[in-house]
Amino acid sequence: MHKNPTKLFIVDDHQMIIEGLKSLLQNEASIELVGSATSAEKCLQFLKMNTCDVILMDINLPDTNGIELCEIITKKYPTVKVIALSTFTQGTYVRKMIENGANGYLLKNADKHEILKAITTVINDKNYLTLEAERALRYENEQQSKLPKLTKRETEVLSLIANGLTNHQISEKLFISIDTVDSHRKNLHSKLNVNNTAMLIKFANENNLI
Amino acid sequence: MHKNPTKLFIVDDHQMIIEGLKSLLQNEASIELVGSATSAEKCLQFLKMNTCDVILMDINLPDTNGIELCEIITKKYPTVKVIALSTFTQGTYVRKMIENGANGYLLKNADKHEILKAITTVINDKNYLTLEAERALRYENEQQSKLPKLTKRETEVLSLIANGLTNHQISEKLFISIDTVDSHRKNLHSKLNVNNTAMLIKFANENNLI
DNA sequence: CATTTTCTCACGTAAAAGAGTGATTTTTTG
DNA sequence: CAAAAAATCACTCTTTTACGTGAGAAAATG
Repeated sequence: MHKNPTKLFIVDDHQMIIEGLKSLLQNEASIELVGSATSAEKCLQFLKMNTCDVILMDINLPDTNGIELCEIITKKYPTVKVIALSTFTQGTYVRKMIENGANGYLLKNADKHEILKAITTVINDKNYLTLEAERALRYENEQQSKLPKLTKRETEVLSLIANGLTNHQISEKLFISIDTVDSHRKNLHSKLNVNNTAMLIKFANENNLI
Repeated sequence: MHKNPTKLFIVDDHQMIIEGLKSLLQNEASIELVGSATSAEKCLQFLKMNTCDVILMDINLPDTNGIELCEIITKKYPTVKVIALSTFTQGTYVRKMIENGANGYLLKNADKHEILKAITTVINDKNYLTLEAERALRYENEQQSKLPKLTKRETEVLSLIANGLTNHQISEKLFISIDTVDSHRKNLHSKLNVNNTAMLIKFANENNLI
């Protein structure tokens, strides 16, 4: 009983990470490292001529960012599995990568065992999220669902307020009356439970509403 | 003519980075890797019993952050050289590390050649900053010097404004009259060239004044 | 110690925001 | 298509900001 080794490709702009992964995985019979790249472009170039089963992909790349690259690859090469590789676990990142087709999410402090587990998991058409990523995702959803929902117009007005425009200026920009802007402002206040502009902006900043 | 190899220690919570560095430097006769740690505490533990010439140190550590660790080490073991290792080059980080005794600043995408150069430079009692770090530092200084200087009280008031307090509330908190608060506000407006609360907060946020 | 800066306070006017209430039109959605 | 949600506008009144000007006391600085 002998399986073909998994063809692995690495994209990371940090040479050290590539070296580290190589070193960690070089003695694994189940893994065949078919190449690596330090930019999105070089990665796409590789895929034009070659193939692989799994890509370990850094989120922060010099040219295109990982999220976009992930989208491109999973659309163009649906058989290729992508595992995101990142230093941090911000819920937004995790969510965006998953939304754009990533099948796994690893932290850069992952050990050999976890990397192998992630690879075998995605090869078997399942998703692998490292514990922290899962937590971050859950936490983000919880927070998000606690936040009151702002309408399109409210978000628009909020953003203009945060940029320092007065109700008058906003009304001119959006071609609506000052009273309408004031209404949106009042609704924002009551939805977000604040009672002046400073608190409004503070809340918006803290919750990435703008 | 035979020099003793430089004793190198690595602190980074990312196993991959440690592996990568090991792999990159293992064939260098001039470098002797005497150990590695994935946390500040383990690093300090090592130094109690052992010694080294140079530490490659990640800025983002799980327990203590790199900036503090750097301060501790350079005070306690003045002969040890510290080279900061980071993913990004924000001027503030670079400045803080240097202020706290670091002798070098490398990015994680540094290649073998640059790492060796950094090590030999700090061994010879000089500082090594990677190009991007130097640029970031210079840029930060430029920006900083362009910023108008706020007084203690102004900064204090600004912070309270940004937290949503009204002039009345601020006056009570600081035991000064509303008119005084208003004066500070006016001065802030003219110094920062804004004319309402929202713009004030926006400017303060963008320039890390609060 | 003299000068400058910072911090303090006051008064007045105009502009903007905050708050309440109510109502019509448009858009979304089940 | 009917109900719900979102967007629109109007009017009033109070509070808070914005802005100008002036000025004395305290603290920092050379």
